[in-house]
Amino acid sequence: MPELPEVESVGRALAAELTGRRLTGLRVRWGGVFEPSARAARDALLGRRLDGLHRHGKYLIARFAGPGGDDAHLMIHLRMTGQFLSQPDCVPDRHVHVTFDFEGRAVHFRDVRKFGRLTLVEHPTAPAALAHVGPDMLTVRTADWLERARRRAAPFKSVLLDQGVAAGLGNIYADEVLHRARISPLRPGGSLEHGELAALRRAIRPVLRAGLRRGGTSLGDLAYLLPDGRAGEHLAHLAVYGRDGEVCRRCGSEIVRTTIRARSSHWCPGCQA
DNA sequence: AACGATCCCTGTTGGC
DNA sequence: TGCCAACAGGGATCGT
Repeated sequence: MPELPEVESVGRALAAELTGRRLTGLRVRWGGVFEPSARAARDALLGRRLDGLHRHGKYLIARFAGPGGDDAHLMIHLRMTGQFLSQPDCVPDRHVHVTFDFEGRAVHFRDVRKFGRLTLVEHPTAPAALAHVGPDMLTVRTADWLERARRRAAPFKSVLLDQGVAAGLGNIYADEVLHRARISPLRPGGSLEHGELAALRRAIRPVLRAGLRRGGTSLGDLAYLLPDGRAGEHLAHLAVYGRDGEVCRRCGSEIVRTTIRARSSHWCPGCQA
């Protein structure tokens, strides 16, 4: 599922391909992906040039330049199975909901589960649309968010997944971060000591960067793919996620899978306390 | 404020 | 073998 490293990988690929190109057509097969509506998206975006694409947490925000500086923004969330595909020979199947025709290039938005959303945001409210989202996990410089996290009573795994505290981690990388920091996913935030908080802070960036370096983690039949159709190559390098029943490479114990707050958690009882 | 429950979807899987 | 219920998952929303 696309988390921060996957969203960043997709964003970089799309930016490289599309920045500076004008959107000349919008082919909509299922309008439900658009908020507030496909018509609004068409009215706001057609004829405009994509002049910026950035990521915050798991959101991509595409900026389309307007004639008089009145930019339009498209906030993209892939949720579980959203993909952008841009191979020239890509044949759209029934899960391709929208095709963006840019000058000289077409990009398809495909989403089997149909949870993904493309939200049109008018210029002045673009930052407000992200008000409920915490600081980005990869670029946040202060540890303020960690102080907030420490005040929570819920299992720390759930706190790491709470995008309002800090944004970007999903189920896979949250498990990986906890393993690297040697902290059990069941520990309440308030029980973490300073040394453990420091370990957590130190674990987040390397875990995310390792995933990013390999183009993300592609897992299963509905896996995330890069726009050129390639799979991410990080799967084989995961320490715990999906490795239940296998041996921890750090301590040799058997990795277990437990359910925490209705989410599967993979962790090592041998070295995560 | 912060928690749990529910809903959105559909391909895959497991039980009978 | 076939059918169907359960499941997975992020996050919005609602009720407590």
